[in-house]
Amino acid sequence: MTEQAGISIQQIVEKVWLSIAERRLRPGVQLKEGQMAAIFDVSRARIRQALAALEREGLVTIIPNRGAFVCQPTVDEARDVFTIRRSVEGRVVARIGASVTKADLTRLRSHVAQERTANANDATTDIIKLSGGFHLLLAEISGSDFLFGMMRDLISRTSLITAVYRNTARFNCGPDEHAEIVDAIAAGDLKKASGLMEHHLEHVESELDLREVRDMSHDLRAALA
Amino acid sequence: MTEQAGISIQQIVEKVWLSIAERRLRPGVQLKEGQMAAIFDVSRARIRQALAALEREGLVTIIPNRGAFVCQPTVDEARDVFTIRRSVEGRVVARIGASVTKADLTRLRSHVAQERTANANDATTDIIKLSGGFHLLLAEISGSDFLFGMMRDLISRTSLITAVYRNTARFNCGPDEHAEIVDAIAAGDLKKASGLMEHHLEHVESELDLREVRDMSHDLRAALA
DNA sequence: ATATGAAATATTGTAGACAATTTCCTGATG
DNA sequence: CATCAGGAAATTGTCTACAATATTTCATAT
Repeated sequence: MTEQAGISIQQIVEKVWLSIAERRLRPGVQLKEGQMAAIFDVSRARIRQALAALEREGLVTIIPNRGAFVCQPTVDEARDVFTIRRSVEGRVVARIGASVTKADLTRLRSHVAQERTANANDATTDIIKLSGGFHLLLAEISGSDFLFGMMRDLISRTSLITAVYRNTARFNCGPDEHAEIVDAIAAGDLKKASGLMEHHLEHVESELDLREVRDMSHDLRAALA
Repeated sequence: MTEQAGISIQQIVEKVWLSIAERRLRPGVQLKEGQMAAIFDVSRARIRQALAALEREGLVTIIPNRGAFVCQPTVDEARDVFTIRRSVEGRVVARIGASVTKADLTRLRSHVAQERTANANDATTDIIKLSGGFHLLLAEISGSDFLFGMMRDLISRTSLITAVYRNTARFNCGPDEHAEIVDAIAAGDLKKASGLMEHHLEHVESELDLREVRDMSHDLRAALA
């Protein structure tokens, strides 16, 4: 069969993504094909495809004849990602406002509810998945495959950035701000929804420590001083 | 060796991209692996990687167990692409203004000069490559790998959209407007450069025929009426 | 003792073969 | 005559083996 007892490529990608988001896989670490093939008990061919997918999501860098490494996003790149997210998600909200159904609102409210329970239970893994999933759900509802794909990319990169530059112990992207956005959309107040989204993203960005160099050598010198 | 007499994946991707941009490959056409492997005289494994790359650039859709097909972007998706391009390229110009060198300006002017000669000679292939290349060069100069990758994606999609919805015989993205943008950047006038870029993109979009359905069945009925 | 270089090891890149699925064609039946 | 079932051909998905490249290790010479 197509998936003979082995896990699918998508599942491998998600497992690696989660490991990175949970900081179990540090930036710069090499993801060796043979090693991963042994861990997931599949052939290297499938691992290669999973790594290629992770590369297009901006989570790993593949250097020819060298291998795949977990990305180390720079501060500037982090700021770029948030800048573009503000544009793209603004477009998403604008598109949703035009044609939102009752079923869409139900899905959104249900998602926010899931986020609340995950937060209450301190279920870290669920919190990470769901907080990104909310934004992805909005993109899906917008009905544009292009915007959905773009958001998928941006969410992945944001996860990595968050894993690297987060300084607070608690996870951001809290459900309350999500709930407010849903309410604004439900009320048909596009301008408000757009403003709330922008504010939300600025809030998330502000919780990161984006003050210049986190260079290895710099840290070493600081440690030895 | 790694490339034993065979062409690289990147070269395959570029050839396919060019075929699509030149309308030799129509939307909806299936790109069969065996067929392509025979054409380029490489193994299917390399073709598969090329197709995966084309998928992430938004040029083909891969349906599991079915194959790869040239995408058929909708009118809405086309508008989304241009909307996002305006945001991303605005960010690119902003980043460039901060730290543009004399060498950068030389490269830009050289590129525009190449565009002019290609236009003068009616070298269609070169015109297509160079007109997208200008925007890509700007992204490269901005120094952000993230923005560069995003622009690469957007340019590919724009090429497909142009191939599908262009109604004028002549290619858009003329070198004159590019030259103006370079001049504004050289003068350090960020606001003007940003405005020119926005105007340029609106101009390109306006030259497309984005008036609703280009459905096959619709065309058939119209033809039989 | 350190630096250089060459062999050994490990890892990635590619190709070809096999398995599974889908599609298309043929033929039987209501 | 249309429709649906069955089988053959074609196409995609996956695995294993081999070739090329990079890294490490160890010996040797300065």
